[in-house]
Amino acid sequence: MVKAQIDHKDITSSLEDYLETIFELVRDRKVARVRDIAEARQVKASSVTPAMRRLSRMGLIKYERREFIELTAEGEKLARRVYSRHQILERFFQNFLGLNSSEARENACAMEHSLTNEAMERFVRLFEFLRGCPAGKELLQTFLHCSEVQGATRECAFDRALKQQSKRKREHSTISLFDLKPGKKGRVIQINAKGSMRRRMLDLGILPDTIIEIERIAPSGDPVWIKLGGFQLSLRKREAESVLLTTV
Amino acid sequence: MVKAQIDHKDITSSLEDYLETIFELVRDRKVARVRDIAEARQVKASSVTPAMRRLSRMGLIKYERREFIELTAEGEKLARRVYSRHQILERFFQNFLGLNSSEARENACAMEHSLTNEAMERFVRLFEFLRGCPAGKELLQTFLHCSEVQGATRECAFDRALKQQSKRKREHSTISLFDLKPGKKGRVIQINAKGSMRRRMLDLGILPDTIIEIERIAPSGDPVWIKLGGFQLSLRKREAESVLLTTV
DNA sequence: AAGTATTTTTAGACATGACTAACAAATCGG
DNA sequence: CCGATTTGTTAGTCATGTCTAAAAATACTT
Repeated sequence: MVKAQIDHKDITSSLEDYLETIFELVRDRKVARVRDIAEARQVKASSVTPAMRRLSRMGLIKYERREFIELTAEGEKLARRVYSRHQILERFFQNFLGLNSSEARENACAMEHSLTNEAMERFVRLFEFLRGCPAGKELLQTFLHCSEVQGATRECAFDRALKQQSKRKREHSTISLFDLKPGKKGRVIQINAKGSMRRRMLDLGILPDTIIEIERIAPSGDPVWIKLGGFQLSLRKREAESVLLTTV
Repeated sequence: MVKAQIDHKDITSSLEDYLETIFELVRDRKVARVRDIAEARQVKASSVTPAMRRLSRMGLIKYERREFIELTAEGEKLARRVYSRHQILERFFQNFLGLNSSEARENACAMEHSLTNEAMERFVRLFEFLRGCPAGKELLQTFLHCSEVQGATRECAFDRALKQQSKRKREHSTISLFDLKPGKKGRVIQINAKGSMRRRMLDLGILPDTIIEIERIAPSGDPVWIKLGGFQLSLRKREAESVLLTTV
């Protein structure tokens, strides 16, 4: 059987990373050497060689032992594709969600390999839409300005705005989880907690839009048993009080 | 040497997937068996057994040969954490970017393992913010309504809105890439192309906010050589015409 | 209770992607 | 031009995560 050329459609994310690294090296320094690739990817040179062989077998790079590495047309196309995804994601995290650049990059790197075409398209549309429309621009400004205090531990304008909001809302239909009657359900609007308490609650699955049902409140008011997505959980009183929801 | 308990901090995303699967199975069917896990994850049962052994060594599940599998407290905590991330991402893709549910899930599955705490926090804040604020709600409505036509191939209200926008803008400072003077730079505002042409351009790295410099236009007007992030590219005339940018 | 079917585990194989250590080739400095 | 340094490759090891095939344990049926 002829050793078939491996289809580059089956490329692994590790190989995509190598490809992207080569792309960046060629752009910045004209040539890509094994050493530089190893350095950039933080692996040993001896790990690079076999990766280059695989990329070469896939027809994505031009690779001869001990020579400079170049992208083929096909390889450059794929590298650009990955790089584009990286760019849009990094910008989304940085410009829209307000992450600092290193954290934006960290998240982007992890996602760039798996973003579907349609998701990519939607991200681009989101940029076009929010950038183009004055209302969008302003809203984004507000969000970023309010969230600009790094970390969720300190009170910032955003928190204050949310509190305002919730005060306004409470007069309508928003109540805290603690005030929900047993057997009733509500949809989470916001979590008025900070720091590790907030994170713990998010990790438990208490997220905006989640439907929560009160199961039972202990006579003393603590703990509070709730049902959430088919599971039971118990919360401290002050945790329950911090969750604002609309009844459904 | 004592066989040290493996630190669950070093868990792989594959093992996180197993954990999440067990979490969902226990929730939906009370018990998790090897068979069901294999079925849910679309792997053979013989791949599950060693994974269970590893999870057990990490103290994340209770696993005795040939018995039902349960999460430990630690395991459930981690499973919930992954599951929360999955939820927020899936909702983001579905409710904010407007992807259909299977595509939303596909993207969420790939990202859930790597989302940093801070990124998670920002996603939650985005939900809280846009859900809470009437202006945000409305803007999101507009975006989704405009984008609701699946795929980027057909003209929809969104495209029309963008065209309107660009017409308005053109009177100010927005011009097409083709009309940019050689040597001048511009920042991409939108890409007025559809279907495969649009995708190709996105894959090339022509994205909103990208800085592009015109290098040279062939006498006939086609092709157009541009510089983008330290790289040269050549575009067809109609491709260049479809890119709208502000001069910088 | 015995035989059959299902479920789970084991054994053995393989690709990926990393590592260390040792070796080979290329480059640089005097 | 020759030795030292840098760079790249090979060989051998290892963990992960999948597979197939076969064996073992459990459950079901008559």
